[in-house]
Amino acid sequence: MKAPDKTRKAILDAAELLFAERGYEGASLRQITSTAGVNIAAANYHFGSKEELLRATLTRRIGPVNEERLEMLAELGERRSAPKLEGILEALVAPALRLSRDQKRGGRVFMKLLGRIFADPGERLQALFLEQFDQIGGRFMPAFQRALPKLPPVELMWRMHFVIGVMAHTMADTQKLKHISRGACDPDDTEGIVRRMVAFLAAGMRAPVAPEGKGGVK
Amino acid sequence: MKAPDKTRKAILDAAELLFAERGYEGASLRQITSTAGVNIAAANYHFGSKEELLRATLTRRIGPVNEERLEMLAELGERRSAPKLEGILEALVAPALRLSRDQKRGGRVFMKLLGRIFADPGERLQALFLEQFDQIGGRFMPAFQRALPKLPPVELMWRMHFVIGVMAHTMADTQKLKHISRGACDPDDTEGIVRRMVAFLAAGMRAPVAPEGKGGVK
DNA sequence: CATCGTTTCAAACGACCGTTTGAATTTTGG
DNA sequence: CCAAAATTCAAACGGTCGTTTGAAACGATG
Repeated sequence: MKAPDKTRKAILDAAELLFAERGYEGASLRQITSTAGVNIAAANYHFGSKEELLRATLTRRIGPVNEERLEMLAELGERRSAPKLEGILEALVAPALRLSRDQKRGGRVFMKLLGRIFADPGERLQALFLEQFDQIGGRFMPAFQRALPKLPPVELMWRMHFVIGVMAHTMADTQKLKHISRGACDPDDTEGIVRRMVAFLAAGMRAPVAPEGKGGVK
Repeated sequence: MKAPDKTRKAILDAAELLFAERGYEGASLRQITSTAGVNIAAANYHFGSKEELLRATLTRRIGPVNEERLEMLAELGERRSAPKLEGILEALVAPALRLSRDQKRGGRVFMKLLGRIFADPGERLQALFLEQFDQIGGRFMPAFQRALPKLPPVELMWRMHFVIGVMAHTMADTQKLKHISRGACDPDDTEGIVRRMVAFLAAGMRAPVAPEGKGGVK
């Protein structure tokens, strides 16, 4: 039970890299298995199909991240005072972003993949994301609701949607911003990004609900 | 000069639809031309290659949106008082989101495509986006800077990055949120989304700059 | 050491890909 | 109205795709 696992890992690593770099359709099994240094048939032998390989690539990383999120959230609940909004946001955002520092767990490559697949409404993967979201959203929503008791639930949902957008976009794009800012913004400064993101998002979450404008009620 | 333009338009419409639905690699020229009801060779005849077809699909819509953005921004400058942050954000965000209502200009289909391609670091398209961004970013950055004189430029760049993330994610995903909110959030209520987004983003932009935490200065 | 289930491998499968060709057809301009 | 240019079309090009096959190599177990 040593060699097979080594092959599996090699394929998953290569798939993670190439799916992130070229997208699901853009990366071929031949490129993946050749990068992994294994025969092409090994991919179908171990994972059944290309789509299940993508699935395995995602679940390998997402699980631990979500566990870390829930742990951080649980720790907040154990304090004497009610959880602060900033703490909840950090519990939601930091575990995903910190992956970038931990190259052993896939690092920035997986961030890119996740941000990319998230924008990719690949039918079959919707189910995977929805089920993951239920785990996370189901726990974070009440926490947010408690930290923002005056915010109507519908507004909260929209704002969580915005939060996810900031997270996904920042995760998907690690280098573009560095270029357009001419080096002023450092995408490797994970803790700085978390700090900035939490500040930005907390303010957005606390924003007063905008009244319906001049336009009709619709 | 009638039939050729009709063919061009049919191909662009079909390409827009299928690129949005399945991604660049996922949509084939055969599917596109067949949807358009034209011969497959017409695609290469009129556009040269698949990549240039994608390019044409994007530029057809982006140009007018950016013009509208700059117009709205210019109008703000003509008022007696200094432009308000909310106005600038709306000028940046609303023209793109309002595409969703205007089915004649591609509607939600193009929103999806744009959000998708944006998350797709397709090498060759980076240039196109960077050049579009220079047009827009070059004009909006000073406006933001004037509305937020105390915000350091580096922080401003990060926050513009966050703004783009919210925009891209909301544009790319039109229906997912409706499902997970069990219908409570209506993705067709464009003006409501603009209102909520501007409120959220304005608060985020105005957030006090978070001091560096306990962690080292890095 | 022989056995049997597991894993690897080269080769091939049919399907679809983006692109090109050259002849037919339509449109244009004198 | 007719030559010339622009456009459409069926067909084929060489390649690559995801997947399957059946035999060879391997590993654990008795």
